[in-house]
Amino acid sequence: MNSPDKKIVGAWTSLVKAQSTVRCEIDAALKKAGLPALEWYDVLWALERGEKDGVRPFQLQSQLLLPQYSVSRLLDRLIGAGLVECRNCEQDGRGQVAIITEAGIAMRARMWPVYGAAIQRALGDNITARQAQTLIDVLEKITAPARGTRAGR
Amino acid sequence: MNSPDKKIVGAWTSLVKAQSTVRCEIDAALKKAGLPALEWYDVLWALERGEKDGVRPFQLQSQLLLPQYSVSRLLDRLIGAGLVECRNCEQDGRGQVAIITEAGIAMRARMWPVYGAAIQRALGDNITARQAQTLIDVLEKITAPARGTRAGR
DNA sequence: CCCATATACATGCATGTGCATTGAAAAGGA
DNA sequence: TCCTTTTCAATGCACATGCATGTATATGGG
Repeated sequence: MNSPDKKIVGAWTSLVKAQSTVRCEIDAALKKAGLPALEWYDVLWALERGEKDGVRPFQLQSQLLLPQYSVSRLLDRLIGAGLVECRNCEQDGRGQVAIITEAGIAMRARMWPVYGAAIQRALGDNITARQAQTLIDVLEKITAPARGTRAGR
Repeated sequence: MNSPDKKIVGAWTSLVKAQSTVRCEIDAALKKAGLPALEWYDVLWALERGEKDGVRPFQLQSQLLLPQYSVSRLLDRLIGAGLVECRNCEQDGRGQVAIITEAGIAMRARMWPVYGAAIQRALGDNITARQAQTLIDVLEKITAPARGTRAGR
């Protein structure tokens, strides 16, 4: 019952393998360069392009698709490394705002060339821009399903 | 230098988000059904369709794209749960062979409907078979790059 | 045959993650 | 206003992971 079509299963398998392949390349490149892991980059980048007076942890949570405690601890470590600062939120006594430091900005700037080069090697050297666009178009359907198309609606 | 094209970066982002979305759906479904996590399924499935006289851990390692110690401990847990058996390899004194038990076969059979249904919901309900094929075609280029196309060759 | 090196797998230790819970403040209703 | 419910975030505890290393066997050169 509701067992998916073979092609759909194949697509899922390909998705997993491709993601894993690229991810390994990136992780290895960052490690080899003595840089922090990709998760740190994601946080730094989210903070850098977010409101400059700070981003709330729960916003990071939804942007990065991470569980709440994971964001909490990730911020702990980034703060410990001096890449992020945390202040009490003025509008909400329960909340915090995370702000990227100068060191954090510098670190992200150091990470990007390594990260970007790894993406290029793993992805850019193997697919065309046109294929990339195709990928984006199809994958977005998964991430943001069209309204009214899902079962049960 | 070697910083990738915007579309390539976009494709990587989409890839991560899509994989994460589907994966969450699957994890949640398995957990809700009180079943083991996806990694266990992968091992069980690899063993079930592999040689019935056993699969070597290092083979699992390359098939599942997992680090060596990860396979070692994953097998520990599966053995502890009675889903897998391990014997000394006769051809190689250093080695082991992992064999799926009846209970393991039964467990995989219980997991598949839940797993499959989750794939269907997250993927099958959102893309067509044709789009799935497109996805497979492009993603395979990433996983298994064509010879002579990589930089440096 | 002996030795150096490579391969298969396990494991101690530090670190990271998941789950459940807690504490605190905000929001909403009577 | 008071009280209940909801939301934001931190944390204790058990478990999983990563790294480095250890142990054992195989392999290849001399």
